[in-house]
Amino acid sequence: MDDDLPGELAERIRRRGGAATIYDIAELAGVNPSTVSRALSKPGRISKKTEERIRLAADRLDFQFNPMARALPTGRSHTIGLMVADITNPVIFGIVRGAEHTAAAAGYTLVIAESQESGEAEAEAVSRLLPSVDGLILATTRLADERILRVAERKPVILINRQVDGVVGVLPAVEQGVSDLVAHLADLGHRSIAYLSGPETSWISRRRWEAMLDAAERLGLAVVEIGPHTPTIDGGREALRRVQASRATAVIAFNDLMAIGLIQASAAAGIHVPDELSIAGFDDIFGSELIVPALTTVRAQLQLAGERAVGKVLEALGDATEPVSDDPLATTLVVRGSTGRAARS
Amino acid sequence: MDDDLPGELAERIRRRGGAATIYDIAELAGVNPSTVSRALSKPGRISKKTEERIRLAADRLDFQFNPMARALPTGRSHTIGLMVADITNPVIFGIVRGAEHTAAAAGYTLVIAESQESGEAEAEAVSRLLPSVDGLILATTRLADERILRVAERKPVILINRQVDGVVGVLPAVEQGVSDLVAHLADLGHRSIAYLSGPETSWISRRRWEAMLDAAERLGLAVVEIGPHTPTIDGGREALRRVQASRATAVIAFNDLMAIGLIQASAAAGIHVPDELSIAGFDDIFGSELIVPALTTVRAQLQLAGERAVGKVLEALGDATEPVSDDPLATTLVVRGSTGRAARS
DNA sequence: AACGATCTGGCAATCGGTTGCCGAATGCAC
DNA sequence: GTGCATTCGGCAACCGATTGCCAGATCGTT
Repeated sequence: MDDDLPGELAERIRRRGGAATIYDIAELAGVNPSTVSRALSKPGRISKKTEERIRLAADRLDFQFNPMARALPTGRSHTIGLMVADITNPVIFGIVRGAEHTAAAAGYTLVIAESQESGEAEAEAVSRLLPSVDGLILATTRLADERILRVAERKPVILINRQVDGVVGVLPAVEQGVSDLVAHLADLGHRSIAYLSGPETSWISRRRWEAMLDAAERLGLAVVEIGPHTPTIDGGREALRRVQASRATAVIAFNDLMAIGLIQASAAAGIHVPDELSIAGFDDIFGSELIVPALTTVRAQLQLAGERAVGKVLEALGDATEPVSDDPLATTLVVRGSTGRAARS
Repeated sequence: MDDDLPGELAERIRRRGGAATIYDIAELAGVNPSTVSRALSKPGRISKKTEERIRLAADRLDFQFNPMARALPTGRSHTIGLMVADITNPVIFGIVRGAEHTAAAAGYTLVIAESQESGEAEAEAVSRLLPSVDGLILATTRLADERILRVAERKPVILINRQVDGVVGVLPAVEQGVSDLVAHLADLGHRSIAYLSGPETSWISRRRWEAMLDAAERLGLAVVEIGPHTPTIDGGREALRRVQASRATAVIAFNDLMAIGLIQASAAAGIHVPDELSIAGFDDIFGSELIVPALTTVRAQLQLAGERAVGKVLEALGDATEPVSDDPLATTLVVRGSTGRAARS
């Protein structure tokens, strides 16, 4: 900050903790505060000359808008909320990063909250968050449709990996990835496949299962659903007994964490993957290529999903620079070591 | 929300988007808005009876404070900022989770921003964030001391994994973990150890190196520092050549990500870990026990660090419930498969 | 030169809370 | 019943921006 300012002004700003206001600028530039406001946030509304003078004064004072003061009359906090089920789930990474960057680029702040996989905690977090955000992104939410709709009445809501009529969703092309994966397993000679489903309330888990049913029917395979499970490594570990009981030669887990858990449990039980059991997952998280055998998985474009979700919020707020695509996000089958030829059974 | 309200009131609230204000409550309860404000945020200031009546009215209207309106006169946004270098680094998980929960428990909202390991981006993010938060946590910041001090003049700043005189820091007991690790390697017969340092601006990297020097001196070992590197898997991969050139039989990497990269590069180069080269890291991130061989590492209490950091901010804001400990956070050596007996060289 | 259109900048109300100050009501002791 | 301290609740200013409205200045046109 410039140091030789009119003494009284400098003093006043210092007392206020170093933050200058448009009133300070107005005084320094010899104009009315409203003119400062216009010069700084309505480019062109004010004459070039005055605007320049105000800009200069603002710079001299290191001016930054007070976001709260700004939010009060406009009702816009320039903040977007992102609810996730579990921050420590690597799936979230990409979403968060994508969302954070597009938000920052548009001058918005991203607030992240965690529901810990609990519908109640999520509902509470949502209502805590709602008053202070302009829009809300629910990633893999556990909320009931009806609740989501109620929230969507008050503020723009965007869903990731969940479809609810009347609410905008950012969705992956589930069928494509699943049918690639099932075809891959069929090629390897598997005739009986188990699906380890995720939480009951997970829309995307059910969706994957339905896509699997379709694919299996087309290819004449037997499939069974085992579950529900918590979508964690432990959830996958605990599924081993029921997987064995099913006699399936290949398992598709709801996500990579569960697949990793199942691989670990299999190793512990002396079951060789993939010779005795093929295992695949979804998401291609960090860690999937580290584990041995490396995990065959269906990769989703998480970062892009985060970017789009924010883009959709901005669109709903009328603050978007360019239209955001509605196409489902392509998914890719990543074949690694955890799937192999079916054991003769 | 209660449905049979005085028509005019209901209408007004609906027009405003369903959010009730203290003025609505005041009208419904037949008191002055200031009384509502006191009843709801200064328990005891108002008579039991009136307070109860106001509470009831507030419930009927589903009242929630408008955080922006509240923040304006008080200057408190009830928001805490958390700057991290890289969201996709699993180290961050624990910190974020710990921070988010204690923040939420205290009625604060956590805002996360990413600097992408760049000092400039970080400086910009900090100044963007600063006006809207009550306090700031800088986790593994890349900012210069002097800049940190300038920020700390305006708002409470807490550092994680960094020490700057005059600024509160949450620090691990570096020496303990490092000396355990070095002793472990010495026990295995290693006489020459390399340290893969992290970014130049990383205080904690230098700190680990210094602790290593101490430990090595005590035990009469040879140590060399190789670096700096970007603290990522790729950073670790790229270090292999220089590691080999150093003829060290064991490597301590600045963090697990780099250690994992080095293990991968070694495998690709046909170097057997741990028989030909022992590798260890820091942090015990997700993935460290998945890789083969599983990584020997020094575990830090990240979640606790996040909790403490928020606790310290609350303390500085005079909003703490109980004092937060200042002890360094204990670190634990986790021995896994990536370290073994030194190869005869 | 007169006139209407467009620009520019000021005035003042407003967003939804908080809080210092004050007077009225209440409580208590005597 | 009086005196005094305390409790309770209202009034109004204030936080820092935004914005509708308006008047004066400036411009181009005929």
